Amino acid sequence: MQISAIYDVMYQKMGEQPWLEEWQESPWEVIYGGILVQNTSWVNVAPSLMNLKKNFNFDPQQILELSTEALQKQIRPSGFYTRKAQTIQNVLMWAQQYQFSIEKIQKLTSTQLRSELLALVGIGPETADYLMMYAFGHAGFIADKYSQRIFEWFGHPLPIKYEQAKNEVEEALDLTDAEWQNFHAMIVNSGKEIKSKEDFVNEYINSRNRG
DNA sequence: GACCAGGCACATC
DNA sequence: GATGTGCATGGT
Repeated sequence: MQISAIYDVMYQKMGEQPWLEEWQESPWEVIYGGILVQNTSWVNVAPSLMNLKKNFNFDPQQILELSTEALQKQIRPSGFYTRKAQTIQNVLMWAQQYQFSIEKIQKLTSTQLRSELLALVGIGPETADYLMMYAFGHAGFIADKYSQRIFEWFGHPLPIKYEQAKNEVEEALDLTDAEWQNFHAMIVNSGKEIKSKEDFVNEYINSRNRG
């Protein structure tokens, strides 16, 4: 199946996803969440975000002023907390160069922003793309594990290499920022319910035959 | 109690 | 460039 058809089929089935609303109060929550969720379930991310909201209201200045040990304690439920604390500090030190102004960061070009994010230790391609799209308004395709899996089930396996997979999808689709955001949301939300190829066949093949 | 969850950096060959 | 390993918690 062509990439554009995959998008159409998913959109027809799922439509607009309730995803962004919960984040809109603060881009900083998106940033912390994107780091904390690396190789980790959202169930384990939520309590850490609660800590950062309750104690600091996600304020980057206050969080950057924490000692490494204090920050680790806040995010302990999410696992890999020594690395993730360091990564959060790296990102906040970078953002400090822009006076913690999301608006200033948004004004960077996509290529400049992406290259600055990837230069930070702890930020790889997936996290960089996630932060760009949901915190900084530079949308695109996120070639995460869920997307690799569902594209394969649709009979269109993506390249193993992250950048190649991302480029292939972005060249095949001409979407608005909101549509790219919703595409990723559909992929992730479907991935939560569809965990095997059997589930996929039931959801996308059998249900269409039934309907 | 094994196995997994929206990665990433680093060492080694 | 490819492959292997450590990082760590909490849910199933």
